[in-house]
Amino acid sequence: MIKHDYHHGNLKEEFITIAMDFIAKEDTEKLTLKVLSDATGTSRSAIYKHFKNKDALIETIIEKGFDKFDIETTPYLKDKSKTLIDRFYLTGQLYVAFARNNPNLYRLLFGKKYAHIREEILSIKDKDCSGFSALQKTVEDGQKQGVLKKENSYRQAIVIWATMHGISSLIIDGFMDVEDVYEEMYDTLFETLLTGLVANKVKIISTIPLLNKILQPRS
Amino acid sequence: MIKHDYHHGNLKEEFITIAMDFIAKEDTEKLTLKVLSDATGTSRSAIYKHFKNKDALIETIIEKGFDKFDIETTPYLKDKSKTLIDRFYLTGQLYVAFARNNPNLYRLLFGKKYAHIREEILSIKDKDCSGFSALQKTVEDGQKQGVLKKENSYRQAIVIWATMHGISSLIIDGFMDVEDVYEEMYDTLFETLLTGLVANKVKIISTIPLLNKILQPRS
DNA sequence: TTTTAAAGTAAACAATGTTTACATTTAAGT
DNA sequence: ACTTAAATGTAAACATTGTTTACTTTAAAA
Repeated sequence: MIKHDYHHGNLKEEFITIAMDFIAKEDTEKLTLKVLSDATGTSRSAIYKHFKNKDALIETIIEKGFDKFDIETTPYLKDKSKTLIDRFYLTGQLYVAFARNNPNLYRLLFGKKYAHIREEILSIKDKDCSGFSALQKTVEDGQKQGVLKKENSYRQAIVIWATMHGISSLIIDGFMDVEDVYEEMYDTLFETLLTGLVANKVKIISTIPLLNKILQPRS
Repeated sequence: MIKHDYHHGNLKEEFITIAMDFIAKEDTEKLTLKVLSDATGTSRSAIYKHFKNKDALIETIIEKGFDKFDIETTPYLKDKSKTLIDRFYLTGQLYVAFARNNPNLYRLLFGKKYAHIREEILSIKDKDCSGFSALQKTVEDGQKQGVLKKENSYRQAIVIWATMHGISSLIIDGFMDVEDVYEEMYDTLFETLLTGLVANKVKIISTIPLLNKILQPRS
């Protein structure tokens, strides 16, 4: 808490920063306005000069959170230097890693509680769910290349998302103790998922040793 | 609200019933002690004569919730009159149906917020997560029958659970509008999952038309 | 320099979970 | 039947939380 004069200078930004730092460590439920006023050395009601109410601050956090999510999870998705399979594998890893490294933020972004705020944000930002359009396009690419089964690409993308969301949620919500066996868990999950998605009689091209070993063409 | 004398008679049971009915309709967050006192026609503090605090009531709700969950989702799992594949297919359907029909309860049981209470309950009740042991055993049966790939059964069971948990969460937390296309969505999901789990060169036996059509032996 | 808007404070509210002291009823012991 | 103790209910008060209102201070524009 930096000493400051009556006028703080950039209090709004500081509220946001403190809130995001807090959520990086503790659950969003514990983020009270008192935490923010104490941390900034301001009064309980100072925040109302910068945000309409607490939900408006949360909305900003969710916006920033989706930016962070997009930046951290999508770099491989359109990376033409990687094979399609590798792109899926690496993106899935980044997805689950984001959830594990930012469990409270992940819950805030993908949970039910602030679904109404999320929908507002995403309807402006992306029309669809954040990053989902890119995933679906990659699935369609995979179909064109003959790597993936030619089925409804929306549903295939949903299957991929549901799988990654499911494992992420189980881990961060306390259903698994995977500290030491996470790599094996993820590989089993990905192998199962991909086996169900790829077209038959296709040679899988991947730089991931595991996948080359596993995914043989089925003639 | 039934008129009653000073002593209610079965107030504790009524608190539980009202709470479960409430959660069947509205989110657990909105369940306040005022709701309960108003609905029973008692004072704000009457509940403390029957529960240590609000969390103790929630704990009871979670216990009853897991009972309901087990009853509604596991009947096919050990049903020897069905093929193994059909048992997985139907159990998955019941799982997602439970989540869709009881979204608030599902979130209460499988969310992070009351994970500490859940863990207490499940450590006494089942040692593992509710129903998960039965799932894993069925997976092991499948391996013995040669229907499923012979791999780590714990991880295979987790993959199945994660898939069903993932699609359930996406639906009830507002990421999909699947009212009219749910059946197709589930079938795509299950087909993908099962294809990744079954052993090669095995003829799938199922009474589900879809699965017979889809899952051909891969020689 | 004066005025105005922005940015902060203090005090009060209602809602919530909770505790304490008290009241009433039931049930048990004699 | 009478007394007593336990169970069960009430009322009032508290701290915490989000929020609003009236007021104050500062910065910036006229």
